[in-house]
Amino acid sequence: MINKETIGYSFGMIKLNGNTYQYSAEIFFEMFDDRLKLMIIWYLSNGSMRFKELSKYLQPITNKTLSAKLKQLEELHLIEREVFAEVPPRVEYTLSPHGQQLKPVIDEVIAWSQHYAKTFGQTINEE
Amino acid sequence: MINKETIGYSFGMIKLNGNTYQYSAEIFFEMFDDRLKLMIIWYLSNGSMRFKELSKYLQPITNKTLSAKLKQLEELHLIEREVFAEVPPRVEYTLSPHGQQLKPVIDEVIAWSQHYAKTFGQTINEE
DNA sequence: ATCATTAGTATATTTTAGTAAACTATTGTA
DNA sequence: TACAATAGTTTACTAAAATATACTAATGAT
Repeated sequence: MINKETIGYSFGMIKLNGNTYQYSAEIFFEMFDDRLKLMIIWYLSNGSMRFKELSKYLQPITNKTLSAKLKQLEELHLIEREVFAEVPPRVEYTLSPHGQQLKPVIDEVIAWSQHYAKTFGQTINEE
Repeated sequence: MINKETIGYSFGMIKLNGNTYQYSAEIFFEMFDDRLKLMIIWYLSNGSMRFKELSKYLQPITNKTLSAKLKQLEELHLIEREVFAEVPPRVEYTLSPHGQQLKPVIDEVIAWSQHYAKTFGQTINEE
């Protein structure tokens, strides 16, 4: 029932960072095993952001957690970290080219969420 | 910087199940705050599956965890549960219409994962 | 001289999610 | 009579993830 044709073509088994995957999609599921990393991609899909700015949008989140997530995303080659030699420090996070390629995923997420909200949600504070 | 135009049009604030969201995409991120729920959608996007069958594909997973995830997905109106009056019991899980609408998200996930695997992965066991 | 600011790190604690293992109900089969 | 099979539930435990809180370095402003 589950095979190449049905659940995302896998072109064989894929080895990545010591792990073996049968289906390429499993790579995504392992990377985004928590909501935070995909949310960061979502925020950055709009342009670069600084550490504190991200923190503000992701509240409640601690520095430690955000710092860890950003480090993971950098290791996955999905974001880039640029340090500016200023005081107080300025560090900007931007999507890498591979991170940019997640844009279509994000777009579909937004489209689906709007559809879902339209069905089950209640719009308030219309301006 | 983050506003209606930039991060997924939200048509105001959305209230859903007691929670308030500024951006519709946040609904998705809350729903899929763990990898398992989206993986179940991914498996079911291919057709219905029984409890044990899903369990086999999601190993290592305990009955308790899988049971909880399926219950959550049902409450979110994303899957449907059909019980057959047989012994031993047969219960089939299928995507609901709203679950089906996640297909484009899944498709983009698969496409991106293939791209990512092509860049960073190593294909093994070619047949 | 002290404060404010940013981008974190460090330590200890708490919460949460998931695991392991055993159990239930039902009925057909050996 | 006991076992097998499925779809769970229950209880106790563990490990992972996040939190709270305090701290650091560097420098310009008050």
